[in-house]
Amino acid sequence: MIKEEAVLEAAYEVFLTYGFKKVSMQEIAAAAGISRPALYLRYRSKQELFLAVIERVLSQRLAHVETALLTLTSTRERVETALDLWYVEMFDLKQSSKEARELFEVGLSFSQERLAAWDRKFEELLARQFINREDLSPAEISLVISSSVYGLRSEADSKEEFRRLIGQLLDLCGY
Amino acid sequence: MIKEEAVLEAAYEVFLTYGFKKVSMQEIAAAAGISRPALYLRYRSKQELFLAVIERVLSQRLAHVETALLTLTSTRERVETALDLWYVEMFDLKQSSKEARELFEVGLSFSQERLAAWDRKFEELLARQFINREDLSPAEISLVISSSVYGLRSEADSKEEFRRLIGQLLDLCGY
DNA sequence: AGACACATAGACATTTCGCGTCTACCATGT
DNA sequence: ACATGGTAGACGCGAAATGTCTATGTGTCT
Repeated sequence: MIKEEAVLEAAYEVFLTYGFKKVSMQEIAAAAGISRPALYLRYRSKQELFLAVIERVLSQRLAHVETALLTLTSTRERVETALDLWYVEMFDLKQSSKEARELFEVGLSFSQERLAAWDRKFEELLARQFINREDLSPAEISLVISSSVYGLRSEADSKEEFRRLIGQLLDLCGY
Repeated sequence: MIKEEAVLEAAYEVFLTYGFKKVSMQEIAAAAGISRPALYLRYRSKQELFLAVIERVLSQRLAHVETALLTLTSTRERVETALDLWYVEMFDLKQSSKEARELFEVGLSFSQERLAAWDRKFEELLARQFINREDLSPAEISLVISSSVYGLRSEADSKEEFRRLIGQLLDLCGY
């Protein structure tokens, strides 16, 4: 039996190349080395398959952030790296091509709730990087920082600019 | 009025990115900055537009070969360069991506005659690189060399291999 | 001003294409 | 022998694309 992973990986490649609309289930099935009906045995619709692909990507990315932080010592480094890997690289991908933009758009239209859940998971990870303070809990700090960064994104028009703004925010917060 | 060139250039970009089937006339019109009905004022069908794009590419490439030969002195250099620019680079493009392969395929299915005409034009150019011999005319030499190279293509599985085989053919012919 | 060329937006019929479902059949291994 | 999980292929339906048409707008030329 063909691995679940292989199907999602194949679908990911194809979606990333052509976007969502231009890709047919037949194409994905062929790329995964299975038949189209077999694809429907695993995912009930193109939409569900797409969401599974997205979630796999986000899950991998979150894991990647987690391991990347293991080697870092200072809070500033860890927070900056986490924000960079999660928000800046995401921003960069979205800016990269017309197809990528379509993917984000379609993903949001399908289930912004399921995608927002990954942002919350990231916030939990980020919260674990902060130590307790008397005025604010780590969760509260994480929420404020994340929301601010989310806002900074619309101000920046390049990856570098975005990164610089995040740095300034952390300076401002004393990290 | 929008330039003919601009439309073909825009269409070329889009076709090269996505292939033939995945691209709609609406998309090409948008890329060219005109409306879809206006596109039909210039080309009666998607097929005709596609052929116009192909022919423009081939025409430009043939011109490119011609100017490239101006700086070269020896027959060997000129012949090798001509074959390289025409056949090897074409071969390389065809090998490069799934979309490129589709373009060649679709082009041939639409009008192999019109495309073959460009090969003949190339053969004429190639013939002009040879000097008269007592046994064979330049045109005959050109035809033999071109046909042989066409055959070598199916033997080669890489650009470099193809180029090496062409070199050996020319060695064999005493050029 | 009027004629003309060339564009637009938008609607149209027709065809093609893709989704999602179904049936029948085949291989595998327990 | 039979369940499992695949294949090929056909189906209806809705969406989308092609190619065509009309009505309209706009700049240029005489």
